[in-house]
Amino acid sequence: MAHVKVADELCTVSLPAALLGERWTLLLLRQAFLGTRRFEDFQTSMDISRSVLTERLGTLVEEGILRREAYKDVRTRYEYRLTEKGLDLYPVLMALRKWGDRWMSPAEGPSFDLHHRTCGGDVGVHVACEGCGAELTARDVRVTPLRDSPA
Amino acid sequence: MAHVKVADELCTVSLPAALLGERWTLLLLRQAFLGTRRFEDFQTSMDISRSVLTERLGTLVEEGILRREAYKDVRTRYEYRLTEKGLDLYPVLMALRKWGDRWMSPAEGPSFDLHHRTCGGDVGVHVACEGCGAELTARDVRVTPLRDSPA
DNA sequence: CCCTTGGGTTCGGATTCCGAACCTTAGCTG
DNA sequence: CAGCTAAGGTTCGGAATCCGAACCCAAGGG
Repeated sequence: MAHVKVADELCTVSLPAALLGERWTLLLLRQAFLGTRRFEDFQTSMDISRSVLTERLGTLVEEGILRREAYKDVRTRYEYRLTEKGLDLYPVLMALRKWGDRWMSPAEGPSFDLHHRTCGGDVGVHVACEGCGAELTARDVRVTPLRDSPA
Repeated sequence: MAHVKVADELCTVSLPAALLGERWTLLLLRQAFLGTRRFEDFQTSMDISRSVLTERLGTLVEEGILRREAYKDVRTRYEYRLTEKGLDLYPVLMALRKWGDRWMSPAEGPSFDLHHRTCGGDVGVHVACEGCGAELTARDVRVTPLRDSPA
């Protein structure tokens, strides 16, 4: 497995990585998947500074991952909800959780459980071959650069 | 889906999120999975400053995700290799790539392809119920807090 | 014995982050 | 209707990070 050099701008890993690898963003998404929707709730649940929260929510809205929507409670409020694009990040968060469960779990175990709503089964994340169905690790996958690397 | 508040320190998503959601870390891991191993190669392929690279490699080694190893080329060199813990992050990176392919793909498409080494099939990432096998989205999953939230 | 290469460390300046205080709009209270 | 409060931000100044460039050092090679 030789060293493969790939232009950053063209890689479909590095683009999301640049976005999600920004401080707070992953935590913010975790909260969103847990059902947090309002500015104040994000702020208190994550203990993030208000100015940074404003900015992060803004970029996630710009990126189309969250949608800012006004609604009427007792008065007009705003909520940030996951768009389809945002909901589609679920496998990323689940993969992260699986890994965290295995490698960074505190002694008491995870702080919440996830189960299939209808049958109660555990949630699994699998990397598998679409052809033969085999479970895949990094070693089972061949990388083929599609464009010439710029060096 | 009510707002679920969970202590940050206890969550198996937020711990890895804090680590991977640090600038450069995800990109560094991407490079590692592509086969990059040496300090110089990381530096030039990601265009990261040397001081920050030193620090990031250091924390990943501390966390047991990379292992720093001396080896003899024409002289003694060092390489940073993924440990088992590191290799186990593969599903996270694959989930990220799948998402990037769908939502952030540049016009020319991804810059490299991945295929099952033995059968040539595409690589898939799936969140599925371990019980009934159904493919799951965020909406199909019930969240159950295991410890009392501190507020 | 000097040059190059890999793998860092050490600066100063530029960004980003943070906490605290402030602003604005609405409803609610007396 | 004057004043209070809550949500949802903005706007500071200081602290922590990041960056590029320069420097350091050990091991070969010529």
